[in-house]
Amino acid sequence: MSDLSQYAAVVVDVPSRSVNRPFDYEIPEDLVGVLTVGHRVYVPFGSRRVTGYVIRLVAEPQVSQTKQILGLVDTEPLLSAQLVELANWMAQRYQCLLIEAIRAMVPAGIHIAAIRALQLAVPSDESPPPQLSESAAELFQCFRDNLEGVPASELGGLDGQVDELLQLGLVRWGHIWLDPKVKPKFVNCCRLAKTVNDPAQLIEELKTRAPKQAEVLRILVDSGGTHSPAELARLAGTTSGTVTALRNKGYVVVVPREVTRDPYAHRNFSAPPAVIPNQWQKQALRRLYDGIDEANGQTFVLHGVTGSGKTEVYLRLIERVLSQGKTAITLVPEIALTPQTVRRFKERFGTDVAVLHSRLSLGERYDEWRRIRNRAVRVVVGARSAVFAPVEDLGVIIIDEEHETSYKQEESPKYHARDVAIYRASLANAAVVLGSATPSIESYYRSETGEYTRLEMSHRVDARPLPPVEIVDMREEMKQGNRSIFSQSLMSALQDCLQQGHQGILLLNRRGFSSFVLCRECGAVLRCPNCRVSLTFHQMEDAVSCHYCGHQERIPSLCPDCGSKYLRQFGAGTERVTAELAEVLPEARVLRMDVDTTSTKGAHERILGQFEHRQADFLVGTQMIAKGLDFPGVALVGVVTADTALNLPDFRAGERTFQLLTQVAGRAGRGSVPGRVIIQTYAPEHYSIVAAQNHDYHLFARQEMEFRRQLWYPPYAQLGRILVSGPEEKHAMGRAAAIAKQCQDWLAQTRVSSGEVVGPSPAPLSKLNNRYRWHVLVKLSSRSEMEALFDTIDTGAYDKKESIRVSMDIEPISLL
DNA sequence: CGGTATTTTGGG
DNA sequence: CCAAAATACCGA
Repeated sequence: MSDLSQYAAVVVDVPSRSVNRPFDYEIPEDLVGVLTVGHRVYVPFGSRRVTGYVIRLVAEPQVSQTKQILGLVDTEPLLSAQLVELANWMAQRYQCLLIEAIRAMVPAGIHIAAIRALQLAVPSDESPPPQLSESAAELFQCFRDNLEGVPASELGGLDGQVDELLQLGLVRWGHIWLDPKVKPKFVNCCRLAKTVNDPAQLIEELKTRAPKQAEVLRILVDSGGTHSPAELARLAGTTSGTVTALRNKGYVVVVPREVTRDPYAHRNFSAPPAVIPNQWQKQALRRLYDGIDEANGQTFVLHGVTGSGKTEVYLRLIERVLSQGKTAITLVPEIALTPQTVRRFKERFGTDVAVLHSRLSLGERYDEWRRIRNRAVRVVVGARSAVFAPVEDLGVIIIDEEHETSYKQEESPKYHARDVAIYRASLANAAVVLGSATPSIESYYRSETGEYTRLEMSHRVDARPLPPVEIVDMREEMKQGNRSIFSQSLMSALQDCLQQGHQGILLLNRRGFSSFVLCRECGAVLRCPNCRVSLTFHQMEDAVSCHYCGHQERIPSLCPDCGSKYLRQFGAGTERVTAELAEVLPEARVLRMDVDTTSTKGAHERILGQFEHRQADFLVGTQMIAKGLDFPGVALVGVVTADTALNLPDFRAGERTFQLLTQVAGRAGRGSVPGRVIIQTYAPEHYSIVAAQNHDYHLFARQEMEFRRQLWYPPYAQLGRILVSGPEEKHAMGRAAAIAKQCQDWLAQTRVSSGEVVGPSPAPLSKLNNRYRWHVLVKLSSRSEMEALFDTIDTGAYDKKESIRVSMDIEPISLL
């Protein structure tokens, strides 16, 4: 079965274009048949030694002279063959270095420091030789179970046992390469030796000559062996010397046990009430079950209106997958990785779930990753990068809120988790489910062409109606002399809501108090010195700050340009909405949730908890309150202004607006109280707003697709973006112009069916962090053409003096 | 990336 | 003319 190739193709862990190819190394004799694809190895490279990843075993090397692999970094491969293949695909598709793709797959922080550790020196299925003492045999067992090896620093007090194993050649000293923060945590645990047949009798015997030892034994037997020697001694009111004496007599053995840092350890998840799926859910499930059973790598678009019970469908689908002995990955947007979501999975699958999100510490994340890889869990829930979770026998990948932009990584590798999921699933013949109330136009388009299978759930559970949506034309409010941020309609709705004891949600996609500060004398606006954006006033800090670079300053009393004292604030953010709400409804209890109020650990959970337990009447927030929250008491949803997203200079502005409005509207009327939605806007006739008012996704999708087709935007065109930035505007512009020219030339030379180069032009965010930004957009009719074109563009910063950075993005999600 | 070999540059 | 500085090249 095992591959006896003598050579391995290795990608070195050096992020540079010039070494972005495999190098062949000879496999040392003792590792032939052991070393496999995905192993991390330590190799000589030039004059240095570096780590690398085995991506292939080869019989014949490409070059005549090969060096030898120095050793394994980990005893088990970090990546499966399928993940290595996925990395190859990503490198091609996203034009990134193979090592960048690999780094995206392994847990963060894993490749930092070397730690002296013991490694298994014999095959892991070998049974311990009989001459081993019981405690050494048990330690040996530990090494077989914890294949990373145990860090040397964790082996205090086990010297004798370790020596025994070393002498018999069962283990050897090696190095593991772990950041101290991610290294596994071990605790030495005492337990009764197996040679003790009758502990009660032994305790009796010891009582006369060694009462302390008897006491230690009694506690040990009662507690079942989860204490360290020191703890045990403390519980028995003695010192660790007593425990040592018992070990020497052979009554007690001490073995290291790994402690998993479980971020949800303190939480108690009770069994959920049984939910019976309604006919719509059943209908969707039937099709999905077929997809799972056929195991042919199908992709489904599950279009279910808000409140239609998509999560219940996911859970049942996962149950089906588990019953077939397979595993499941569920991706949720980071913003929606709330305790609410996690709780539903934990309730259903208990300890069979691993949760991966960005708020985990490096150690916690690493532990979860290892639990997955060691097959201790079969269900993974996580944000974007969980698509790389090291599960085997994948049955399904579910992507909740499929349209969310957070599935796209903005740094290299600029992958889209949805596309990665679809390819990974195709390798494993697993199904993919793209769930959303507002599928992305790209996915909808593919469900129209038949590439994906679309399933509709157009009814809410328990036949609750979708809430009526009222559009308020703010131009009319203005004409009638209402200068407040609340229209008359919203105002009275807020009063009613409070009076009837219901809860309300107010959305405004902008944080801070006012959005800009303007001098009424000369018209100057306070701007960030590092970025070309206006500064936002924050009342809480009594300062203006930049939302892009974090720059903060006190608000000047006089205009910095003309010295006049007529500085005035314009526009409203969540802070101001909260303040005005408190002013007009002084008895209302108002919570605010945005980046500013959720920066501290657990704040997110706390605010949602307070709202859930009816400790507040209104929740004011940015888009983070629009997604996935399920509060039955919410009767009113108000959108203070729908135009913020609509007016962004991006071809997806209409789509974003429709999605946001539909999602937030879906927060109303989820319980027994009927809901109501009020949207304030200056563009009431825009199709995104009209479609949102009618809860008509299909109407929106038709119009949006027509718009995309006419202007030749995705999904009809392949879009590519090259962003050039630098501290000198003329250099950034010059380089962008050169790249645009190069693209034009390529189009002229290559016989592509159609193509278009737009730019160079300043990016909408034309200066960020003291760097000027110019970009070039390219439209082509196929993906492979885009890859070919991008392959010819050198992103290298050979203009070191000018420190120009060039970054390419295939299928960019944001053009700002 | 980090080293070494090769070419460019500019001061006297 | 020479040496420092910038650049090109290589890694199995």
